[in-house]
Amino acid sequence: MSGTGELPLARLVVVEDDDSIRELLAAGLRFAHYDVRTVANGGDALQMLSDGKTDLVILDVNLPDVDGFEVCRRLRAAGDDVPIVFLTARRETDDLRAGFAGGGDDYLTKPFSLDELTFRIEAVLRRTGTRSGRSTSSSRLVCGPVELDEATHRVWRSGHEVNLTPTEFRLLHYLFVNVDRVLTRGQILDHVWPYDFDGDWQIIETYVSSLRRKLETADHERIIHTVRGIGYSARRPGAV
Amino acid sequence: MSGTGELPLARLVVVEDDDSIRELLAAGLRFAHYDVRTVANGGDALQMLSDGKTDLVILDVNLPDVDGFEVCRRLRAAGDDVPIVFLTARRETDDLRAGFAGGGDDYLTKPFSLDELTFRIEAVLRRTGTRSGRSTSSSRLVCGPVELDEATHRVWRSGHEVNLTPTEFRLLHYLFVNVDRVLTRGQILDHVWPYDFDGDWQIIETYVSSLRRKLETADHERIIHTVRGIGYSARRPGAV
DNA sequence: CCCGGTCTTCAGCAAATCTCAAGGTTCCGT
DNA sequence: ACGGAACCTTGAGATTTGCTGAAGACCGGG
Repeated sequence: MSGTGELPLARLVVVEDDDSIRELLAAGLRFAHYDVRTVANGGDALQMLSDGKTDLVILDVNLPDVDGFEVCRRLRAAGDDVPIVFLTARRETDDLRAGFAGGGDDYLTKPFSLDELTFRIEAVLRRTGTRSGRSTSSSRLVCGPVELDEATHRVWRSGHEVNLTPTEFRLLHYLFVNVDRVLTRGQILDHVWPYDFDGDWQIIETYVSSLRRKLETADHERIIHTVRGIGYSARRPGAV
Repeated sequence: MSGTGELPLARLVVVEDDDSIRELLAAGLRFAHYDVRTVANGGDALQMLSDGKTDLVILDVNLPDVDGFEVCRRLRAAGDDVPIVFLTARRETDDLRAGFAGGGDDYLTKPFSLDELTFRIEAVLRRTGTRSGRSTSSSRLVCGPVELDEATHRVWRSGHEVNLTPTEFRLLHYLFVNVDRVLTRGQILDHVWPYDFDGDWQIIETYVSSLRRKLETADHERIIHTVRGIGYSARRPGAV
């Protein structure tokens, strides 16, 4: 394969001092077809970014030497307006206002899920108009009578708005992004649940059940299909 | 077949301490045209994988020395993002920590069948876009009026969807992959049933019967042919 | 500090599936 | 035509799998 147009991948730099998180992110993002480089501290980050060829930076706030905000400040001071997504622990959210003001484009609080991260990255790339912005299409995902807005996290069924919890939304989003593809429980867990989740994958059934109750209309039109022994799949009704 | 261009085979590494399972997997996967290497413990696995030329790893979670998750962690720490299919016993699902998987990984619980394993492998290779990804073409297998979609596990007869159980699907899939070839009962048992199955081959007749009832149209057009004394074979009607 | 919403686990229930065995049918050589 | 062997079909019991509602844990806001 490999043949389809061969457009250059978006180049990301991951700045994160925790080894396992850093490599987990790198593996997940490479799999999502990004060109990924990693560094473990602020100093190396500034050096790596100095060539101006990076499309987006994933920047941990807590770093051993120069902290994330400081990295951001220096980049901006040097006239580099590369998009930045901050990673932050929950307690540091207050500091984030400052970080945002200082020129960050988005942020995620740890622990987060892969689906959340790739979504933020795509959103920022799209917004900043970076060339490699994947599917430039709208942020609306439609599947039968159900409609999902990625940007606002809102969901409608037959034009009627439905209230989903954050986890329900992430699950539905992952299913919709992969519409008509079968997702195994393992894949769902890896993409939808935070990377430090260590529970049973029975939880997926609970959430599928909850989504069905909220989304499937009375006329028994199935949106989320069970594939026995494998996993689940969102399908457009009527498609062959 | 076999002749088409002679493109390089995908290279797999099987990491499994149980001798019989390891050799069974190796034999089955070689037969399925993969370039297979095997090791029996985590340490050897890391060494073998260090050259970065592996397309996919089949990794048992329970290993005598370094366990599967640890192997994964070390690979990621070394910047190796090779996709992994974890093998795990049913009881170990609690140990399933989503955090160790990158985006490309998947899990399979023992005992499984060869056909199931190759399905996961193909799915992962397809998504990672690995060069050696087999038939990158459609995942549709057609045989007369019957159509089978490998990716979604759906089956149609004359454009009408048919519901198959997991075992029925695996059997039909194996027959279709080897269309026009005669498969012995032994081969069928080895590929379609879990490797620890110790029942008798009568069960194949039961499932063939069930498939015929669901798939063969009223006009007596045979899809699954009996080869007396040998086994079965799926044939395209009209072909000589 | 308490309250409401959310996350996670658990256990009971329902349904689909697996397996086997009994009895019927077809095939083939003699 | 006959007998035996191979094959087909069916259904019942056991098992597995998936679904659902409820209870407890957890978190953030008031």
